[in-house]
Amino acid sequence: MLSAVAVQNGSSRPSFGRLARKEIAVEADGIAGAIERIGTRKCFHQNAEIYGEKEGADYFYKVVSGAVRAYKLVIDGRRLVGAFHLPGNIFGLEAGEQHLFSAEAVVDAEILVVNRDAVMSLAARDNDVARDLWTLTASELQRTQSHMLLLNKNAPERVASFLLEMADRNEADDEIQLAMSRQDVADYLGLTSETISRMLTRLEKAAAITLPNCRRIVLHDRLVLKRMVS
Amino acid sequence: MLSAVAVQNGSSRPSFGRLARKEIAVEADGIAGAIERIGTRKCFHQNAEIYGEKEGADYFYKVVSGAVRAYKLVIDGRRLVGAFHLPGNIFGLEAGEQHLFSAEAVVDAEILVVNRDAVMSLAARDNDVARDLWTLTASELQRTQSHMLLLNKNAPERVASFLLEMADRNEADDEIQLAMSRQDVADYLGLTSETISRMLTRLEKAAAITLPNCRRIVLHDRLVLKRMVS
DNA sequence: CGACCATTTGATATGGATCAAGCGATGTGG
DNA sequence: CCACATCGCTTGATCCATATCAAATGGTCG
Repeated sequence: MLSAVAVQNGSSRPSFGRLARKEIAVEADGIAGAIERIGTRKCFHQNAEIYGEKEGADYFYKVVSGAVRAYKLVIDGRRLVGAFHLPGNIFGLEAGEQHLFSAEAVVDAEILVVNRDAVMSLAARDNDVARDLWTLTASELQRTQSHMLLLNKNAPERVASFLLEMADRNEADDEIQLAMSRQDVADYLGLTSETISRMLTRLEKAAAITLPNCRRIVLHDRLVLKRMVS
Repeated sequence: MLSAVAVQNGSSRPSFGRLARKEIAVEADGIAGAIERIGTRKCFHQNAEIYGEKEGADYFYKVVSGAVRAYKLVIDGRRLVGAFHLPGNIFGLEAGEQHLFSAEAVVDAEILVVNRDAVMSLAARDNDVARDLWTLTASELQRTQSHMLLLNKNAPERVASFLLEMADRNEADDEIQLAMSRQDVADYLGLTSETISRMLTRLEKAAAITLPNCRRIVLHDRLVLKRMVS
């Protein structure tokens, strides 16, 4: 069951755990296999648009390298980043007929792109693909629900959650290399970049983390962080 | 395509529109049909638990009458209501192997309950069911994403959004009969019940709505509300 | 009618936004 | 290689939206 999620998790057991997604791409059947076989590799420069909201949702995507942000702008200039997609992640399933969010490369990125109709007709013939389609979407739904919970927390909790999420998704457990700017993080957490800065320095003073430089964060006391996320 | 969503929408065209879900249950194939055929009807009293978080997700559900809240408690007593499910709505798809949210009856409710495995094995044989499974989940994902956007807005915007959502989901267009308390609404919008009250009276003073009683709201000026949601 | 609980309204407190200035890294031209 | 410009990040001061605390009102059920 759930082979595509297994692919994303790099394990044979499915896991719908909160933010537990170690993104290790391996060869497999189901959607992941289909994308590898029939998808085409495309490069996007930093800040290049992958798709815009209101655009037809005609493709599925898989991050090969780099990072992607899914975001939505509101008229008055605010921006909400709904998700960051990292290597191994499949995205674009969230859409109905139109995208609700736009997607941009956070840094230069390689993306596998696959035609939606091709996958859909594959799903009509292949149960594994159909199940993966559902599984991946359900998984994305759980991620979104978790993020919704996060937006109900206070600033220290949000930042701590973010660090733990990023640490989980990174290979090196306690060393985080951020692809994104403070502003990206702020828009992901529904805070301002100033508040992100303040919370990080507060955590550094509490000896929970160190900041070798602003894109690199080392976790020292996960317990403190875990207590904060309550 | 998308027959289950069509069922929920009560129209033959699929709609992934933001919060546009008129819940009219009609006889149909796909998941909705399956639930009607093989599901069992159960009654839940006000505030009765339908399922708890951490519980195994062994069933899908469809609201026949009444209303359901999907919520999550945090240790310190805070509660986030992630969704309200109204008559015609199918829920419980959001889960992986475990529920992330709990579900309770907001008022006395009749619910159709169907075994998950039964639906899954049906989906393995019937493409329509498999597609519905995906479509409904994708639809729930979009609803959750919209709600995530809402949690990034300010109080007046959130309340206005809520009123427009409820008006859309109600039959009588401009007359809303709320099943839930102020506290339920507050926890849905990430605000306090006092703030909900204040925003409603503010809207009443602005002649955008009237409040015949506290569970009944009449919309007079949707334009004002729509401007507020920005 | 009276008790109870939900809702509204009022007064005050506070967390995070905003505005503003300083700092540090990165890159460019002299 | 260094001076300087630029841009993102950090830090500080103040403000404001919403939470919190508290009291008044209203609606429901015995």
